Amino acid sequence: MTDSNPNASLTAPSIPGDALPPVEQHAQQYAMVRNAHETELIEDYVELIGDLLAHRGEARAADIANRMADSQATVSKMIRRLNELELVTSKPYRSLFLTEAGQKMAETSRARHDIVLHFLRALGVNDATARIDAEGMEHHVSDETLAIMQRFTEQHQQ
Amino acid sequence: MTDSNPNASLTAPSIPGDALPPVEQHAQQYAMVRNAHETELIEDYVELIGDLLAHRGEARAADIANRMADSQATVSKMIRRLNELELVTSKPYRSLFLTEAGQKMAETSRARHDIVLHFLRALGVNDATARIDAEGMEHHVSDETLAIMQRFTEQHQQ
DNA sequence: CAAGCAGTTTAGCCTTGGCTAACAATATTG
DNA sequence: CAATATTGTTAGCCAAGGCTAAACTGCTTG
Repeated sequence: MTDSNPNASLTAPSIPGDALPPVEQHAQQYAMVRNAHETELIEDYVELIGDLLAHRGEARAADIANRMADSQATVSKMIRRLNELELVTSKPYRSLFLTEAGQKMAETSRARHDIVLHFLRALGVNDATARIDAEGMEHHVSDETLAIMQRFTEQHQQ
Repeated sequence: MTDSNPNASLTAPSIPGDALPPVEQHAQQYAMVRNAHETELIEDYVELIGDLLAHRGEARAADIANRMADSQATVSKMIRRLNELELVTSKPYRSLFLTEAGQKMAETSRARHDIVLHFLRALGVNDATARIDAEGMEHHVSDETLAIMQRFTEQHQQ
């Protein structure tokens, strides 16, 4: 029904992690990843818009296009989506702004991103690499792991 | 041209990571993530097929569908793609097998996955969470970070 | 104040990765 | 060995996330 050989686990080695996890758990892992992917892009946009607003005072589509290395058309389309999701407000040909919900998301994303980045640096990863890895990892780190990373970073100073 | 305010970095705080990175670097970060996304699914499939072969002796489409929580149609389509990419060989209604290239990819993926998983456990993350996080993170961890994670895990017993 | 350029949007196309429903092949079992 | 259950494939749909090309806006400046 589910697996071809339901008894295979009887011969599995004792070290956990080397055997296949139970089907339900395994399926859940993949589901979580797929789920993260759906929100990833949105979060990256919102986070970047927040950063641009904080550091530059405004967030223009062209800046986003440059920083994301996306075409302006792609950015424009995404902004429409963010609008529909009520994460940003935008008037045509004007800077973007974050809604209440957008600001919240930006802060959360930024905080998570920073924890991961600082953690990687504390581990000894060099800055450029840490930035790239953090960008990819941030959406896949659970709150539990995040808390542990933060504690680790604090204990390993700067 | 690129950014609205080229002088903003002059007022940036001294802690690296709190300012916006230079546009080129920033763009590269996102490019790396997008790139990883393209191969992620493929790698997950190949890795799972390798695991099924190793632990069960065969890899049937139905097993994959169960473990991935994908429909059989989706799995069937993916298998066609893996075939085109010459990562697996398949005869209809028979178990899948990995090609040379497929085996290589499966091993690399599996090794990476294990390093991340063991690292998270060594950090103190509980098993179920570590598995979920590892599944999402594995595709975004550079070789440099991977090496550091491995060293860390070794130094922390087990 | 007209021209031109930078910025933005729209239209229309493509691929990927999902799905359901219908059909086909193989396995199991009464 | 026929009937049924399981497994796999195909067809056809959809949304997301890319792109280029073309049209439009608005700012700057000669």
